[in-house]
Amino acid sequence: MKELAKTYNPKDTENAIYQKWEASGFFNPDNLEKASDRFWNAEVFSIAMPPPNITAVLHLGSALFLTIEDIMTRYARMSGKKTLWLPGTDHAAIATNSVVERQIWEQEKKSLHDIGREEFLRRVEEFISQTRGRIQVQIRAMGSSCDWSREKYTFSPELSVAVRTIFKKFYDAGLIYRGERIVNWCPHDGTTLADDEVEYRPTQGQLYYIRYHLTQGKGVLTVATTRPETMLGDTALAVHPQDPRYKQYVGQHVMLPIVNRELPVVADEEVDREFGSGVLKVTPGHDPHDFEIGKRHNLETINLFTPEGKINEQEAYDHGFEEFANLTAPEARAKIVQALTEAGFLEKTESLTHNVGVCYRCENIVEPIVSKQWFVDVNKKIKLNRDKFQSLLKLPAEASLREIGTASVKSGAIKIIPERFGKIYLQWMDNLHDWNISRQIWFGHRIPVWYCDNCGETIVAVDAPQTCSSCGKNQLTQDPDTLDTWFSSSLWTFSTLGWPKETVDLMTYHPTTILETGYDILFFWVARMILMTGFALEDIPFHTVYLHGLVRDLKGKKMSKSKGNVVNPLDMIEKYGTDALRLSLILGTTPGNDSKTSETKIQNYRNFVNKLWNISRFILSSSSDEKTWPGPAAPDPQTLADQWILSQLDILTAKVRSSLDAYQYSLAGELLETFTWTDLADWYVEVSKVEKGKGTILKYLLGELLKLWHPFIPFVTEQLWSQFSPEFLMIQPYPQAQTAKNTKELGEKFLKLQQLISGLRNLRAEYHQPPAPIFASYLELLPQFEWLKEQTALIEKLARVKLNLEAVDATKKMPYFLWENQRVYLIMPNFDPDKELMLAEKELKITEILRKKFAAQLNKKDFASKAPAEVVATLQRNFAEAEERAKKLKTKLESLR
RNA sequence: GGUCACUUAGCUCAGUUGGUUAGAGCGUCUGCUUUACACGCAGAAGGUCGCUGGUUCAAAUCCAGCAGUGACCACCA
Repeated sequence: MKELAKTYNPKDTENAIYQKWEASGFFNPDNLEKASDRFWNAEVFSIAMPPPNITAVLHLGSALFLTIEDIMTRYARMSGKKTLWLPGTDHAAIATNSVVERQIWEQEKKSLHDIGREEFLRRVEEFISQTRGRIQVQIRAMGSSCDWSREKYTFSPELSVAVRTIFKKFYDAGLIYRGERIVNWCPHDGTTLADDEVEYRPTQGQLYYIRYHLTQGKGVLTVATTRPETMLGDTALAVHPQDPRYKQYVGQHVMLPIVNRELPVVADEEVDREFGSGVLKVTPGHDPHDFEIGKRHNLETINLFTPEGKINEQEAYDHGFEEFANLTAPEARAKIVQALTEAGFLEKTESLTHNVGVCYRCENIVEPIVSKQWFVDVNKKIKLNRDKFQSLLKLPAEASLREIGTASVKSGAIKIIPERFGKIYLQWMDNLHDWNISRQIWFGHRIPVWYCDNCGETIVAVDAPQTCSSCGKNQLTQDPDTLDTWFSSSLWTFSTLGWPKETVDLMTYHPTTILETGYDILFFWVARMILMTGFALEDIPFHTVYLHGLVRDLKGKKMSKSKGNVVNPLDMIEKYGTDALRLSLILGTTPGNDSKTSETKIQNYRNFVNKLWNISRFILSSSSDEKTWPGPAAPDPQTLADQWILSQLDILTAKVRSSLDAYQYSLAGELLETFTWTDLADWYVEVSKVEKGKGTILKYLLGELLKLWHPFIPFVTEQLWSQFSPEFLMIQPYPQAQTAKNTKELGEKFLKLQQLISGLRNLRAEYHQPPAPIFASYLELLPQFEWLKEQTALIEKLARVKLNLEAVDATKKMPYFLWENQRVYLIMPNFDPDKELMLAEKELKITEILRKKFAAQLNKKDFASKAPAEVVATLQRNFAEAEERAKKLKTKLESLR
């Protein structure tokens, strides 16, 4: 066996270990059966990895999800489940599109139109071929035990078939339609966005009050607006039907200032009487509400802006505002405001903070425009064919996508962790509108719809048709739009398993066991997966959703390059090792809550990993016997310490398992950390230096501990395990707690021993004695502490005393402390009565507070009768002890004064 | 406006059905080349659990109100 280095150096081992794991084939569940028969007919565990963007670089958020999912996966695998963690990447249509577009602009000063669609897509492929693989390397660096043989990519030919297939299925069921709607338009990215892809930012703006004069008579209606330029597209004014101020004007007409176009005044419930003047200018082409009002009152829609965000020239000529043609919105606004002011139409302005919608990707202001787009209808009822699904979700024979989405969670079929996100999910489902799925960017899944140039027929097909199904001509043009990225990623749990083919994988691993992802994409992704799977398979995509929080910096800020607060996980791996990084992301965090991290935290866990390394180094080098693992059965304990540590391990095993089963990874890690550092290293390893012949027990403890730790810190544990076993740690059975053990009494005895040793150490430290000298100590042996006799050697060595289990002549003044209400003397030079006095007073103060507290509680009315007997008994005992202790401390004080 | 969180030691956070003296790590202070580890060892200090009420024999924990912080959703003419 090689000597282990004094400090653990992750760089020397991590890559090699990962390669061994990968070569072993055990990431692939098909191979597990060959490794051990305990995987035969085993329960299945599957996770679909949330696919990172193909262009992505690993950040702490991805490091976090990779760690959590790897813990889940490794724990399941070691527990004997047939475990699949399926990795992959997302083509990230908009993100990739804009990265490449920007690159081309920066390098060649060419726009998309300069280079054309085909050439652009070629460039995207070229770009991806360069970046592809980078993210895979980084996923490996995190130690992720995912099955690379099943790796998928949302834009691969197979997954594209799944996308087109489901599009057609939706279309045939009448759930996908094309319609003219008001949609969110990002002039920067040149595409529409789904409602939840628009973010709202509070913005300081002006509220302009504009006068509209009646065409008949003398009245004036004043309208308040933040977007005066949109008045060019006004086709009516609206008031609330019950508003007494304006009732009389309904049905009359006003003159649109500057443009001089006649507009009707209509009554509509939608108008908020409280806002501004209570009169609303209706611009159906530029506001979702106005669009609806326009439909209700048959108003004309003026398409005010071009896709580039400029005033539409054609509409300007058609509707009499050609002087504004081709101006951008801000230019138009300035010109309008000036014209209004000069002509006396502007009554006043007020400043106002309002929310402005911006694109979630590029943060540019989103313009609502009217456009012909593809939508998924979320409210149309479809017939459900699978009884099992219907009864699982407690749904009637017909249900809409929205109802499926709601029922999936409400019925308990899908469990969301933490629970509070279930409510948020349901609220979102309640507000769900039809989903705009068409995008005007070039990179992405092309909408599988063709139009016949001859007869205008619309053909929806999985594979490109050669001829028109209606007229038979072969002049067909495909719809130019592409699909929303989330459309393809919402198929992820089943498209990755071979759907639409009925594969063995699909039957084996779907529905997946758990979906682990960030709460920030609950709507974008999780909700849509539920809708898509509900329709396509009439099934749920997963049984459980585990949501993690965002990783922030120490000040709680989101990490971003511009803020300069980014912690790069690859740098951290380089400096401290993957295991340390993993621990820093898991410990001290809870599901669904944001966590803060810092380099110091990672450094601390590097220290811990090194501690584990050194414990192992001690264990493996201190025993001269064979460096083999003694096997899974616990060795027989010889001493109190043996009994104690073995029972502690047992308790630990049970708690770690139950924590992992409850997704409490932080708790499990903390339990392991305390056991490793405090119980094992600080106590038992020290004990083993006194009580010899513990080689077998130590190795057993180490072996079990490495197994328990493995899902958290796979590299260092595998490396250490390889020191005494030729097998892989990653497929060892996860430890089971032995049940029938009388652990409580053992625990208490050893705890008393620890208190005695700590008491001695404490007294010594209070007297500022160097740790080296050995002092005599006296403790009268009472019958109930007979067992102390056997522990003398331990006490003497660990507290550095010569222990005399006999009474001492107490007439001489010497330092003592109370242990189990017994005096324990420590004979040190320089007895200091003042110091003793101070120590005793301090302790008495604490004891008195306790004593009074216990007494008060005991004397409370109804306590004895209402509290459980056990609680009462414990309290009585504690009170008696505190009283006794206080009495003894008082005696001590008197003797010192 | 609606919903949901959070507020515990100087800092970062645990605290799982209410029950002995509220925990951990870092940081701070004291002392240590104790032969696995200074990425270490021993010891110590530090908290009226945001505030005010209520329920209960018993509240950090349950309820109500208030204050502060944050998130999400809707609206924002």
